[in-house]
Amino acid sequence: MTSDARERMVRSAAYLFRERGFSGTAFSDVIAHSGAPRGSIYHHFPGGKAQLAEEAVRYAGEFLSAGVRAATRDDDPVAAVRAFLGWWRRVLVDSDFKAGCPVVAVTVESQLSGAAADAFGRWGDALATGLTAAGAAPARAGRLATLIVSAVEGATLLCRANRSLDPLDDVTAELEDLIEAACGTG
Amino acid sequence: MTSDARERMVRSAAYLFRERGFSGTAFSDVIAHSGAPRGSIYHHFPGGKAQLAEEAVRYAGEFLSAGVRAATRDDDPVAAVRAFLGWWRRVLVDSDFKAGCPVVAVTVESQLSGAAADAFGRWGDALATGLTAAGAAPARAGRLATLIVSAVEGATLLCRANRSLDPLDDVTAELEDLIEAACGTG
DNA sequence: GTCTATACGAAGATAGAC
DNA sequence: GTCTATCTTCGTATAGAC
Repeated sequence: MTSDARERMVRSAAYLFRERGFSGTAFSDVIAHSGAPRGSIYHHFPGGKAQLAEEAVRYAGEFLSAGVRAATRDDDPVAAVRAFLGWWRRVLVDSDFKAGCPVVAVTVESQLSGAAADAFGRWGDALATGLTAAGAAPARAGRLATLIVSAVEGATLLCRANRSLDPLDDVTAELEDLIEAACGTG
Repeated sequence: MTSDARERMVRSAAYLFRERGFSGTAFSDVIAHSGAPRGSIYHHFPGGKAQLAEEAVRYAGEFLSAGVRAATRDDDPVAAVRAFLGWWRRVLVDSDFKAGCPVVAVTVESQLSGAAADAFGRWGDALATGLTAAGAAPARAGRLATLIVSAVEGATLLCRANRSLDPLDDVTAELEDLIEAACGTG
């Protein structure tokens, strides 16, 4: 399978962007990490680095929204949110606070806003769906989902700066209370 | 005054980082934007680009926390928060959604976590002080301040990606309700 | 303190063979 | 599809004169 190498490159790009950022990740890094053949970069990605970044963002958007949907439970409004927060907690801990969100890296450094907006939107939609199913009013669920995505992305940045999980813990505590109140649960 | 050029370079770096990121901003860009003399870069910043970035982050941290303190009113718990959010709203609108937070840019791209943690900490402390003065319990005020900083930083990213103020508006609405409840106000 | 010139090292992208 | 070699651009940093 030759397009296997292609997919590995996309995944490696997403992985490396988290720690080194967009400009800080060279093609050679992606090649080294993915084990993909060097000569086929522009065969698979004629649009160059921008195309690779766009697909990495799309991959991250799809991957995490699928995770949120899988963790959604009608009877537990915070289950999906906890899964979402738990994912970021793991990224931080596993990387010793060196890695963050690849979508954020691309948003800050490049002008690929379309792909980033799509990824953020997918996460928000997945969370909002879960909150609505748990009893929140649809409009409120949308606002809460935006708050959750925003707060988690921001807290991840604070955690990296502080080399500590404290900011994410604080945010988690506040968000869970807020969500339970919005879903009419005790 | 010769150290005037130095300060202009720091401010220009902070300004340019918001839009182009850390790696995307070259010394030549800082020179062009600040009008500072080219030959004095390493005279003023012997530590090179890393030192310039560190001082730019420090400058941003000091600048915004001073703004929050100035806007703090004992009788209005959301006044300082509104000022903080309003600052970011203005950055987004004035730049046509191309600019964000310089501290975030440095956090994502470089390893200057100390300076970034200090900046985030100053903002949080300034906000927490205002919330405490307005009636929130100290421990709660700290958690809320962390949530506010996180959510605003994240929302700014979402706004840039979406080229829209909607995420920040959603976050603002949720945060103001939460703050008023925490301060025992109606 | 400020200048010019340059060394040095990436990194993205392309060309053409296999 | 994949390889190697190379072009080109750019940016940090240094050296040394004024």
